[in-house]
Amino acid sequence: MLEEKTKIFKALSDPNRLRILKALQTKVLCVCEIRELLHLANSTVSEHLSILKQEGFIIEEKEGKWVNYSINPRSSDPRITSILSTLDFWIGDENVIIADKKKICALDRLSICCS
Amino acid sequence: MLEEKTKIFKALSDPNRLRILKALQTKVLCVCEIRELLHLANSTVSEHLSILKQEGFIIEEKEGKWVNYSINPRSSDPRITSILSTLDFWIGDENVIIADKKKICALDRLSICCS
DNA sequence: TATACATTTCGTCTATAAACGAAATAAAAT
DNA sequence: ATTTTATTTCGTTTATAGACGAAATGTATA
Repeated sequence: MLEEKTKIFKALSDPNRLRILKALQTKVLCVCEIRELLHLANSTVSEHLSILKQEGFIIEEKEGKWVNYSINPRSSDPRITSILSTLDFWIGDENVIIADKKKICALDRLSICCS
Repeated sequence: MLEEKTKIFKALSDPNRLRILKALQTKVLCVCEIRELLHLANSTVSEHLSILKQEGFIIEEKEGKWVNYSINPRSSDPRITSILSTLDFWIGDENVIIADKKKICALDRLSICCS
């Protein structure tokens, strides 16, 4: 269905989701780390992640009370792998993305969550 | 702005607009021909075309009382040219798109509009 | 077992998007 | 000049999207 294909573009048509994708290309992150980066509510982040996961861009893996989100390394859809490998072409030059990259390295789930 | 980049994806996240793009890769079309193909109101088609034009995917050229819409052959944004040259990769295998292609050849603005 | 905490789900609100018809605009033809 | 016709703009309606907080869920730890 054509509707299905448009969902891929729809998933990419939100700035916060693009920031999440780029962030995950730098580091595996949990919900609260992404919340800290984007300054959104936990529930909002969770819903964005749910959309990205549903379209096959990312995967999740439980680690104790945390849920680790990471880029899907092995998508069956060539469209997904294509987008993921060319994300920099699309948004790599954006200031927000560059700024995010610096912040991500300093993110630490222990200092964010357990305080 | 990242918002600007997401607009490109947003423009692509509607099935009717994808159909329009593919249709224009086959043939230069006017509003009423596209209306006939998609079974939408003239005003709806016009608004879709406006979005695609604003993002640089298509251009318009007046020809008497008609407005001819066609693929932008010379976009300054490499993202746009990339999408346009890989549209088949994204949606070329869709049944609707294949069916459209056949119909487009039979479209004739004179028999559609002036009757 | 009870508590603490990360995450998800749900209900709600607000904003945006897609569709339409009617009215306005633009350009030929009579 | 008036009429016809293609297109655009505008106002309205309905549906979807993004955001939030509160409540529910799941998991580790005290």
